[in-house]
Amino acid sequence: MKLKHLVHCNRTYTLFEQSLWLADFFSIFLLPQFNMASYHFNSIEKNWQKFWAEHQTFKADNNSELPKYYVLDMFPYPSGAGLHVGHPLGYIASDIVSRYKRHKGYNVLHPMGYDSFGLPAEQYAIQTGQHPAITTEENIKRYRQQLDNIGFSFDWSREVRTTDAQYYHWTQWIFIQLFNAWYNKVSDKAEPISELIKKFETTGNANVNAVCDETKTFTANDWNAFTEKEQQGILLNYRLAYLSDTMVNWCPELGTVLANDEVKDGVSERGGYPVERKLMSQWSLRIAAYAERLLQGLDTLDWTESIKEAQRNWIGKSEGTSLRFALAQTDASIEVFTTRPDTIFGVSFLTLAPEHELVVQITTDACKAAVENYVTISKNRSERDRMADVKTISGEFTGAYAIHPFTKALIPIWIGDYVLAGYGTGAVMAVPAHDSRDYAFAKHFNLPIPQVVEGGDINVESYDAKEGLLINSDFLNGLEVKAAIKKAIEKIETVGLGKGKTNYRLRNAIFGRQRYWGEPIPVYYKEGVPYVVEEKDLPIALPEVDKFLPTETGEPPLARAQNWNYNGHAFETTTMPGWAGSSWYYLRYMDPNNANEMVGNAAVNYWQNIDLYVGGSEHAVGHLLYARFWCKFLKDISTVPFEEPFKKLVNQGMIQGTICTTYIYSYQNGLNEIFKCAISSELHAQLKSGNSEVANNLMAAQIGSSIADCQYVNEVNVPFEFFAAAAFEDFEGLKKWLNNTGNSVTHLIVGTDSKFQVKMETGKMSKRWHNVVNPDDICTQYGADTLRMYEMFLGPLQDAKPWSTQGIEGVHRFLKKAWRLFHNNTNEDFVLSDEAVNKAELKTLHKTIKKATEDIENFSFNTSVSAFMVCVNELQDLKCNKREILEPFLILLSPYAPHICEELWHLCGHSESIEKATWPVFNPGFLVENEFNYPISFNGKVRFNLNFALDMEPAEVEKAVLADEQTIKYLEGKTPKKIIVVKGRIVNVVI
RNA sequence: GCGGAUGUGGCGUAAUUGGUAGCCGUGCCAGACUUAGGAUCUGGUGCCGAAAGGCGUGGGGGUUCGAGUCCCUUCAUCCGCACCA
Repeated sequence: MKLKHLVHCNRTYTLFEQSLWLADFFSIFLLPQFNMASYHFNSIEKNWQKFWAEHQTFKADNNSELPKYYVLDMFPYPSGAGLHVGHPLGYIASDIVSRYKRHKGYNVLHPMGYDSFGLPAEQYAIQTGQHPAITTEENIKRYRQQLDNIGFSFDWSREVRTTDAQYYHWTQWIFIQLFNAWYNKVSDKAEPISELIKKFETTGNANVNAVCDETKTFTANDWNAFTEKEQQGILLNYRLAYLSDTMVNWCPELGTVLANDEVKDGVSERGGYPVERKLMSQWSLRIAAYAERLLQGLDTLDWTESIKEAQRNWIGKSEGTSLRFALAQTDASIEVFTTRPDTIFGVSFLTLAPEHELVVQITTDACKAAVENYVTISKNRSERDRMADVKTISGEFTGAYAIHPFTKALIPIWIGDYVLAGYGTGAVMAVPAHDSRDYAFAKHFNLPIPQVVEGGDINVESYDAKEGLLINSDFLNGLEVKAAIKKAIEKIETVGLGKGKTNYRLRNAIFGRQRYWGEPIPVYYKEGVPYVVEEKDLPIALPEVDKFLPTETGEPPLARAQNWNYNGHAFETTTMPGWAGSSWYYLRYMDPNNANEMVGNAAVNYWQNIDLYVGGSEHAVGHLLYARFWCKFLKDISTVPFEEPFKKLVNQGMIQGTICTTYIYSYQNGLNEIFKCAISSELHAQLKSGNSEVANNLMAAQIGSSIADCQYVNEVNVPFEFFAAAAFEDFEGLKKWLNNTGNSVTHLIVGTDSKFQVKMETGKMSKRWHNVVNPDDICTQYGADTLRMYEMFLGPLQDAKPWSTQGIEGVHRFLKKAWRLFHNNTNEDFVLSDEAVNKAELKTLHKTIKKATEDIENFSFNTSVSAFMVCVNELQDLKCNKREILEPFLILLSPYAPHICEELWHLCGHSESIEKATWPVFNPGFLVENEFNYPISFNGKVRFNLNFALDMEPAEVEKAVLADEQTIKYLEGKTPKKIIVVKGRIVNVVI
């Protein structure tokens, strides 16, 4: 018996939705095939977004019996440019996982918030005088609207913003804990500084094994006799947050110092401004204390190998030994660090960094002038110059000699800026035969190159490999490198010249920024000594200032604040870096409104660490390393119960845009200038089609902005004569000429007759390239469900892919097809059948359940989209509109396309959100086949197919295949050498 | 230089993990219904070839009955790091 249900949609609509309906209503006249039951994604989506918000459908409960699942997206900075289609890619993936896990019975924490301190808002404030808080608020509003448009299942009741005083209260609190802690190497964890003070008071520092800056040994009596100021000065050498004079990356253009990871290729990551080395008094965090734990922890994480490698590389562990070289002329000695103590007999000179403290002391009078000159030059070189210039070998002889610890030979001491002051001891024992840098130095200055390991050709290049037998090396002769290293360390240790040592490249992180728009550091100064404020006085609110610029005396903007002090004592005027607030935000989401603690015990014990973290790989060594560091510290002080914040990390690939560039020339001020200029693909199309009026308008806007934005303009002055000669045709010649001027020009398109030739390439989507695609536009045109599915359909989540709207129609068509499954032929009425299902329908459904489930577990979202398409195609062929099939299908599809599924789910007669429905259970029984169409191959080449029962034994299959006349044809009278039958797979006949 | 990743139709991609290469979608070709199509539906579409057949997963080699998948080698592109002793 056929039973058809007509279910009518019954609800009230807001004015806004009515107006959307109205628009659809008119479209009926314009497009006659439209009718009331068509897929009106705009009104459907708005309606359910409102429903979810009103019903708090995605609110996570801190008191739940259910297992927890914590899905987090990387903290976004709400930029003024808003979201482009690349941003939501990861959010869509994590949203799908969140919705899936809810269907699977998990209590899911899926929050969102804003990392809202940052440079752009402050730069804007400097330019316009508008308070960054206002800019930030506006940007957040826009972001929120855009996010809401896409239908994410965030629990917005837990939103946090780093700029909220209630939030940075706890960022400041963590700083205070860091200030009040030191790292005990014995227990291998951070401990309260009060414990350390007790040790100093009772036994001095001789028995303290701490991670600290070098400090003199003192007894308890010494300590107790020190003044308060002296004591505090010493404690700063131990605190995990400390003030010290350090070499910093100073960026004059930004007016602030930068952390190492904020500097790329010698220029600032943001803005690309030059960075120089400068000695400044700065707050830093002793992250290096955690180097080994940060390294070891990586092995426990489910992250991509490339990110783990990047962190390992950044931490840069190397094992070796320290070794002291006595000086020939004075009592002093030089300590070096080497990973190749086996090559000790191959040392032919020592090299010190120009900044090395002994340089002045040891340089002989004869060499003084040259050395001083060299030191001055290398000091004044910017980081960028130094990096750009690695090939040039430079150095000076100091005139001094060290004594070889074993041969007692005199070894000349040089200085050279290939030796870094900041790594190891700032001094190396040069073994030119087995280190390419020492080799280049020795060749350049004609120094001896004694070989001590067999292998390679020392006349041509150094032999750096760690294999071979030791020669010319006294007690090491005949040993393999590895054994020799071990023996050399033993010997060095027994004679007391040094000891085995591990070095890390990881530097302590500079924590202060000379900026306004950041968290105030909760520190005040009493007689020049820094103290942290009392916890009860937190938060230290960001004060108002008249201007967001440094003071006339060069102090940070906070120094402008009036009457801003702590009981009459001056506050610290630097603010925290951008990564402070984002290093612990994932904890605040667990308990966002807790006024007494950064996170409550019950909350953090329930939610634990993040099960899935989704974000871009650009945070490989910055955010991800700092957050891990803080997590370990918070574990040490028992605030959190885990060592690692992010168990699984997935990096979404960048969605790229098309970049159209052209070179234009302009004749200004008597000079011809060439500009590299990005144009939108729209302008490109207009130029191509010769629509000069539209093109001219666009061009004025785009080229105008490119030229104004000189940062991105490759500006070259070209003499007019060149143009006259080249007549705009000799592009190669012009390119060559430009390259000779030192400008790297990879492509050059200057057209004649005001026609432009344009180079198309894929690259970052950005305002500067005029290629940003706004997700709002896609939502308006196709709907959020289409956007969500299309972004997933584009390819594997991790891959970078260019945005193109080519395939979006197909995805949209799929949703319309799915919609039609629930409607009758004329698409007028919702029709769902309660008829019994058949085998074919069950097979289609369960195939899809299997695939959809596996794919989400494997983060393979693109393949499940195509599985849904296959499913709908098959159900359409089967003319299936049965409840027993379509309802489970809706649940499968709902994480991807939540709005349409919710709409159809309610049309099916449900009153509760589809979100509450249980994930369908896969039954393999429905996929069982009893026959298989075997491909029959000959020597691996498939020729035809034969149908056999699946329970047929291989021997029988073989017999049947050989009996087949097609087989006889392909055998050409020969006897098969061998026949392979793989049950349910393939038959291969070997002739 | 070191490290990581990726190479498959015109395009985005897929392939039960060693078993029929090209699923799904675009694009293209043809057709149906249409006053119309930027709606919908049907068929075709890796390349060469009239067909039989041959060739095909960046290139070259190997293992195997069988290789996109495993091994060696090489090339190309992208992304990190880069004088770290």
